[in-house]
Amino acid sequence: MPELPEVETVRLTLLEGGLQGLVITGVRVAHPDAVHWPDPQRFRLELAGRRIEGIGRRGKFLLIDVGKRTLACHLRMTGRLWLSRPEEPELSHTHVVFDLSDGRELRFRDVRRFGGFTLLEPDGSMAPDLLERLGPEPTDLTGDEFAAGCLRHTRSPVKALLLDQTFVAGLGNIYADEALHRARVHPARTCGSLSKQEQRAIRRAMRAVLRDALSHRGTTFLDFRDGSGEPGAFQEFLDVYRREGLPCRRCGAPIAKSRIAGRGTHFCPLCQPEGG
DNA sequence: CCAGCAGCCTGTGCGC
DNA sequence: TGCGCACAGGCTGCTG
Repeated sequence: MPELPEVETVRLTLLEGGLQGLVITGVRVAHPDAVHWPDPQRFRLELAGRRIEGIGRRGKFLLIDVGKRTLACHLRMTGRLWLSRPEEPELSHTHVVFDLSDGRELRFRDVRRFGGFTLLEPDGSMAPDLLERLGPEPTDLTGDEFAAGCLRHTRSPVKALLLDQTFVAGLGNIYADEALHRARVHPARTCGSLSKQEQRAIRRAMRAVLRDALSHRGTTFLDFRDGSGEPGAFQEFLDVYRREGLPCRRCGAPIAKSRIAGRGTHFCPLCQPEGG
């Protein structure tokens, strides 16, 4: 489940791998589901011959600048995008391969086929759907914006707010749970019940856990790999996610798991009391 | 408008 | 040992 730190790690490792400046000499689409826009035929024609000018990120979207256009990629649950030598055997579920001018390939694989590519139109007509609805990056989220989000979703659990990409862009299930544990706020607390201090604590915890995760090149349980095919290491440092029954690193109480905001949710019943 | 949930998809791991 | 099913979750779209 690539979230902001994982997508940023992919971005950085693609840059380190020298993707910038290469020309896309060919595009092979093995599974049309992975190309969300336009149709695969036009997708190939529009991208062939284009030079990769830069690689950016917005929320969980990877944004590959190919000149007049931007190729947006979302990894969703199991997507991988990495630089590969052509002689390396093709993994199953490899849906799109970009041939590059230095002889290498940029490969996209996605077991669950949730992820894929959108080629943004030069007039920006595709961007409103994808990018303009996104909330601020977690580092840019202000206290006022946090308060406004709480006001708009007073009856929702705070976990749902952190997962709402129009509120803040980049958190997923892992880092929502981790941020709330660091902030000592129960994930089922309603947004309307949060004090100013709690809002501030969540905002700080969110930034801190994302920074720490990025410094360990993301979290890998099964699927995540960076732009050079390597796993991350932050799974060793998680406090609550996937630690049901294990002792809380802060107080020793067993970590609990329940279903909140429709998601498997991990928390410490002692550090994060339901009553607040 | 807001809140909650089905559905998309496939591999994994559990119970029987 | 093998089968069936629940589960994992980002996001869209539907419903109440």
